[in-house]
Amino acid sequence: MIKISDAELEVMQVFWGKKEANSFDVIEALKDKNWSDNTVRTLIKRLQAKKAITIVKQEGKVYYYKSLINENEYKIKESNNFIDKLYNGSVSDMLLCFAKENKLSKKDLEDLIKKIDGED
Amino acid sequence: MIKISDAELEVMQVFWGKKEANSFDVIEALKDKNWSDNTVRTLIKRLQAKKAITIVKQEGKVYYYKSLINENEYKIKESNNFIDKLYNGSVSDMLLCFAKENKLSKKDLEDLIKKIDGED
DNA sequence: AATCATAAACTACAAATGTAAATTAAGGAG
DNA sequence: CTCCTTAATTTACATTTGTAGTTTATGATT
Repeated sequence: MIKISDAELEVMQVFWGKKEANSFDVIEALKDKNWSDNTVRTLIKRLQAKKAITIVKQEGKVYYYKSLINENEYKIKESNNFIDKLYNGSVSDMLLCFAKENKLSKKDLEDLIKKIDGED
Repeated sequence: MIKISDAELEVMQVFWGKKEANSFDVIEALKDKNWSDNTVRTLIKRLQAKKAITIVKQEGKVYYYKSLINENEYKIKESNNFIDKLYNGSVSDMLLCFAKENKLSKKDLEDLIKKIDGED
């Protein structure tokens, strides 16, 4: 599976938020990170090399890219890896840990159940 | 905060599981990883350099170490970082994502609520 | 057509990481 | 006391990552 670094992930999040984007769009979207334009361009290039994004069109000398990775699929996979690493693969263990530290209440879970019901 | 790499984390998990351990204990505990002994020793050394573990005693030329990092605190912090990165800081968003992909059911959440009640 | 602005590409470079070999030092065997 | 074993320490080295400067190529301007 494609390995995406933290900095690259920030760029991916931009592509996940739009159907397509050019370098400048990404630079704009990540302005609050205070990265140099070249830094963003490097990250885009690396994502392209990793085949996480691809060029969809060209306008003058500007390229437009789009994500080749399914956002939810990727996030689920990464989440599972994470939970494997820290909580021995048990979502419940993680949530119990959160609950124990008061990061997650009974009410949060109840609300969530309602939301899930709503989705079905 | 101390930054622990994936490989180092495996070693930390061993220390979190025992009050103290020497290099050989860790090598044994991680046998299934098929790492060379020296690899494990390097990781122990790096964790020591990072002050994630410390020597607690010496027997002959063998050192015993113990974790200096609180397991739950560390895991919560890392989990929060992770959720920030992928789910914009929302535990609920993550759980909804899991639910959407059938990785988490209403029943799981109900069971969890019971467990949390049990803990109070 | 010559020049300029700038997007894209290439190069750079230190720190972190995975992975382990080589070297050193110290306790135990003879 | 000398030598062997082996734990510990040091050194190694390619890859990834964060971060950005330098060079090139190309469309726009005069």
